[in-house]
Amino acid sequence: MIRISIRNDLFYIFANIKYLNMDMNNRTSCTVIDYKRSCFEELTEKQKKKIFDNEAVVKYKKGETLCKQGTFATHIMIVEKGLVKVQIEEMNETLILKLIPEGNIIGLTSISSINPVFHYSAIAYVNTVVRLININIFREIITENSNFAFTVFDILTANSIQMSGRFFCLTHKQSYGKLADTILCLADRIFKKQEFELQLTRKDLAELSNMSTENVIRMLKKFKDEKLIKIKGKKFKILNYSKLKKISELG
Amino acid sequence: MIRISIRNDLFYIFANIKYLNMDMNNRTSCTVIDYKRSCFEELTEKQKKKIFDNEAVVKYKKGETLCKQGTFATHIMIVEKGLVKVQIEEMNETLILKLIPEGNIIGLTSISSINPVFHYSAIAYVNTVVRLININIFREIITENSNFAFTVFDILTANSIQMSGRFFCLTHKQSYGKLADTILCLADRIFKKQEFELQLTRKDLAELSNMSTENVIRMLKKFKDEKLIKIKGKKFKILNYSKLKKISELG
DNA sequence: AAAAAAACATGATACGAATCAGCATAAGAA
DNA sequence: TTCTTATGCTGATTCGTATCATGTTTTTTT
Repeated sequence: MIRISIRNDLFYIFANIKYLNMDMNNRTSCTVIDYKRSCFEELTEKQKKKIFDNEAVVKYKKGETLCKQGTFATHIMIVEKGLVKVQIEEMNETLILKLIPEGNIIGLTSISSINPVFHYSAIAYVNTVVRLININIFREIITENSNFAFTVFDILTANSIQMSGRFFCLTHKQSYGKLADTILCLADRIFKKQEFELQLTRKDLAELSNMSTENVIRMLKKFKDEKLIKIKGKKFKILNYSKLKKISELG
Repeated sequence: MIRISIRNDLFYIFANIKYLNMDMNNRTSCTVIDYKRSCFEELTEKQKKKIFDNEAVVKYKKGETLCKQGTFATHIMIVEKGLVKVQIEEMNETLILKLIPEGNIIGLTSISSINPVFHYSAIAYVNTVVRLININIFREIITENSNFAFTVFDILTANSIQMSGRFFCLTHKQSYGKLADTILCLADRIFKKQEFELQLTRKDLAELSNMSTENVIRMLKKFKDEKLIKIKGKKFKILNYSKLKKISELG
């Protein structure tokens, strides 16, 4: 791991920064899956109807659990509205695997027939609306429609890429890099704006970046002092995107 | 994270150890995928022949690269003999995602038609024999045979579970726990023996456990002094499995 | 509106683990 | 064989960051 001391000078540029830039462009901001197409485009009208006739729409309040790790997975969940975190729970601790914004699917890793349990828990950050699709119907349609099966492969692949990217970030980057990464991810992939109202607490940010709450607070202050971001209450604004990106890339 | 000081007393038992034991049994030793069935059992004779007629068998020497992250994936690789590491390469650093022992598949995340590139590099730890299967034929058979498609789903799911387990270990455990984990994984899932000849250097072990080489050496010595393991040259022997497991579980 | 709880903030301290430096030993090449 | 390079090993030092203590502000509950 490259040790960087950005504590005193956030913008000390290393000799190899050009190389880093070249190499990193594709795997920063890695907490949200980068998959645009809907897998339902591939379905026939009949198949769409089959899903539509069997689905249920459920509302969850902030903080509620959508699914609990280890329970039987009877449904696939599609997040229609809201924001959800997916985490694994071990040893009385949690690790957030990814954030699920609107339009994304939860529970695809449970379509396996061998072991149809949820391998993670999902919890709503904000009030959230979810469509539930019966897992057996989902399986039937995969059997019927191989194009659909391939789009499901695509989603699983995208998930895997996203996860390995996040894995790399949290194991190989220091705290400044991890936090910068989290902020950029929120801006780029969740809110898709440089300015957004963040419903997450510092504790949530800490959990996301795998660091202590106190450290998040200290570093946010540093970012603020360096005029990289502006924070007012819950409102975040990114003032210097490129330098934030550079911090993320340097680690 | 629970802070544990096993430096002075490796077996200081915490009050909550029973709870931990309950919770952790399923996700230790998480560097190798836990999937027993072969996906090829589902194939018809004709499909088996189709694969057989188009496959190539290739030998790689220790240290050689089987596939390079970013290159186009034209084949799926099945490790017939040997041991391979799969890693992602970013920022001039690497992160080992998993080890591939005999009988396992490399490149399944590239069957997606959108982006048929390898998302990781694979490097042989020892001399290795690989069967190459044309990716288009693999896709054809998935289209033809939905049972086969589901077994591929199963493998992808198992991969995802393995990766999230490893992710948890490397982010939430301290060095003793990580190293104990690595050793247990090698014994349980690669060699399937308490005694084995390890072809990996201390540097390799460090890379696997995401820690410095010096630290690995220090901790191996500690494990040796505490009579948890015995090391003679390349020969490793686990003397006290349960305590090693306890260290892994405590973090 | 008052009380309680949660979130935010900051300084001091402790500790794990990386880094550095130096040397011994083993393995491979000339 | 000798030279060279990779690997193994150990102690001292530095650095990042978690933890603790304590107080303030904001939010939620009564």
